[in-house]
Amino acid sequence: MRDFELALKAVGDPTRTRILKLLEDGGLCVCQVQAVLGLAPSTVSKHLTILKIAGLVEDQRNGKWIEYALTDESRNPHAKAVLDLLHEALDRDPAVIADRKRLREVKAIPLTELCSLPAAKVPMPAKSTRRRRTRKDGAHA
Amino acid sequence: MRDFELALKAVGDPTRTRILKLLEDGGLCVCQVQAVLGLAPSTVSKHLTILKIAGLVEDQRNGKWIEYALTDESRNPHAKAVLDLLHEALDRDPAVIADRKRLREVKAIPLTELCSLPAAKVPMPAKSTRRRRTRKDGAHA
DNA sequence: ACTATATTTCGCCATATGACGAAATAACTA
DNA sequence: TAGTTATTTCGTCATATGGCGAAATATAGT
Repeated sequence: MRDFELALKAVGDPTRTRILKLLEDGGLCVCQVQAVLGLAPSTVSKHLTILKIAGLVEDQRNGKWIEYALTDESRNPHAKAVLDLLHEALDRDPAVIADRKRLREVKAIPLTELCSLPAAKVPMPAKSTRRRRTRKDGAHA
Repeated sequence: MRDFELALKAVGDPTRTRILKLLEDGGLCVCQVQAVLGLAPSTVSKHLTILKIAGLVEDQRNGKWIEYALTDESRNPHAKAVLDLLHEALDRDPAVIADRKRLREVKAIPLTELCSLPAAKVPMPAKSTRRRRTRKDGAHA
């Protein structure tokens, strides 16, 4: 039951659905996914970890980058069925189509320069340089 | 995307998974589901509502009771695939097996007396008769 | 019309989830 | 060895979720 729950909760989130649909086209590293989705790296990493725990994706270090890909043989017996279901779905979904378009753009950028970009071609609203809260500041006095 | 998300979030919860597996054997009224799961009626009702909104079940009034059943033709285009996936899964799951056993017991009890029972054959730990918080007590002075 | 009862709605609580930024970690590169 | 950079972990926040009991609603049967 737990494995089933993990797999279904994993696909039940729209961001993770988008990630999985991106990966249908082949493995991607974290910064590529991040560039397409426009989310913080830590957020993307967490989603990928959840997908990995659910047995839907595998990771593999590839030099400086870590590539995530859909699992072929998963430890989770429900993974294949879930991925198959997803594979049949959402191909007409506007968000999925837009993500795929953006993925093509992102793939055109060499990995060596992709992550340096503010948010992969789409410039962000110029971050403040003021001091921000650090980990030690808060919580216990 | 929303319909997909709704359907997958709906099955992603173990309680709702259990309910759907119960319904594979035919429609049930709320108090029957409640008797099997041992949850508060309001909790069961909410889960059934979520399943209904997701397009996975339909309800139909049947005299004094409301019968819930798996949808045949759902407004949600993803419902069939999700129900099919579930239908292939979890038949060996201990919780599902236990629920089915309990369902047989529950079905043996006529509806007219089922809901009167403390918790359908399994007596509860004798509830206190002391006054409890009412809606008007709390919140705004 | 009144009563009984099956179900839903409401308000609350505890916990889970998804997002972020800062800091830590890990692996190349100079 | 030190520096750079891709990724993860940590701490925090706001919101979502799942549970309950009390009250409201709706139908059935007097």
